[in-house]
Amino acid sequence: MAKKAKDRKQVLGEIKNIASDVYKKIMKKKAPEITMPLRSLSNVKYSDKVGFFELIGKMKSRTLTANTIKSFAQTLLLMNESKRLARIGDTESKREAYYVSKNWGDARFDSDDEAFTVMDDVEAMLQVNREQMGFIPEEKGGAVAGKLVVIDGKDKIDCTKFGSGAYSIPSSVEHLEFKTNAKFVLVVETSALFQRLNNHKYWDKANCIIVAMGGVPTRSTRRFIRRLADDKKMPVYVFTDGDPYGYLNIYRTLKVGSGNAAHINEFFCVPQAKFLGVTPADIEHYKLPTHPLKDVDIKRLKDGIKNDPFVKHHKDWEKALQKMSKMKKRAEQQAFAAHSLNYVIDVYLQEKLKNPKTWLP
DNA sequence: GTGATGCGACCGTCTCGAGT
DNA sequence: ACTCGAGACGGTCGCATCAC
Repeated sequence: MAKKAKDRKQVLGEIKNIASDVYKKIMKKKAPEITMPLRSLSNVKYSDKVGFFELIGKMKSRTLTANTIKSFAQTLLLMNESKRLARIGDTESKREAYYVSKNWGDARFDSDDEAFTVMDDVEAMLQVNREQMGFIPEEKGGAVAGKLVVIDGKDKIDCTKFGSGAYSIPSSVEHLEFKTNAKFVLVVETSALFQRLNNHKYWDKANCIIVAMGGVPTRSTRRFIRRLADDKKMPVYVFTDGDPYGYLNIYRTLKVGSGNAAHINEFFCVPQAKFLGVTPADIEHYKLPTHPLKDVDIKRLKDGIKNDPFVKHHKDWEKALQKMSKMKKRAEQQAFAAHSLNYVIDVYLQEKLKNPKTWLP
């Protein structure tokens, strides 16, 4: 848990080592090869003790052949760009890095997707995160409001003082410190619900901190919640839509990480998170208005039961997903508005917080 | 058969421009 | 003046295809 991320000096060193290996191989007329962990659900395992998706060791490699010469060159050039940034102590956005490649002649990236794929590969290869390579996302993370003071260098930011607005999580959160007496962190999927809670100062009544993810949480949002929860020993409760996407993509990713970015799960997941709702049982119990499951939803449920190491580990989740399959229904967070606009604050959250038995792991 | 890669599908939010 | 759709952005995943 306390393991620290590598600093940029170490990143520089590793880039040099890999580059010199490649150079030596070429001088000896041997085919150079760069290896990196394979990132997919098939290459991770889950256990409660560790608390996040761990890599199980499958590797993929990038070799230098006639067919792969371009992506091989791009990999080295991007590492070089990272090295340059580390040396001058600067950062650039992912997209800026893509445009820098336009100076690489024939090796330039043809699309931004292509650039980001290679960037992810380099990141996995070095076992660091993108920010330490000097590449930062253009957009910020989620929104925060409530009983929290964020200490960002000389600035002390009081998250109760944003009125109807909120504190916006920066792209790098490693240097932040926290001061709080709140009892828990409530993480919600949509900005709409966040605004409802914030406008009614729910965090004041419940003595908590609220965070909006806005769909799948960005890395900085995940890291922010993790650091806050670790530092202040706070429980984290998650509130998403009652659908396969909310369970398997949003909650699962926040708590234990993803297959796609398996190499950084250790730092970017929140193992202490608990799932408050909306559970399939809630949909029945609170008589929520529902939508029928689409074919893709059913497929996603089946797939989750079959392939997701996290679901396979937790029978409770397996049962919940099967229950949803049988109900053939899903419900959004906003569905509580059918009872009354503030039902979610006055009834639902109060009842759920008192009944840990209704949560999911 | 296995792994690398490209492509499409999905989600939430935001912005911009075309059309009404 | 307003609505609506497309595309950017940051994420997730599965599937088809191709090379080895």
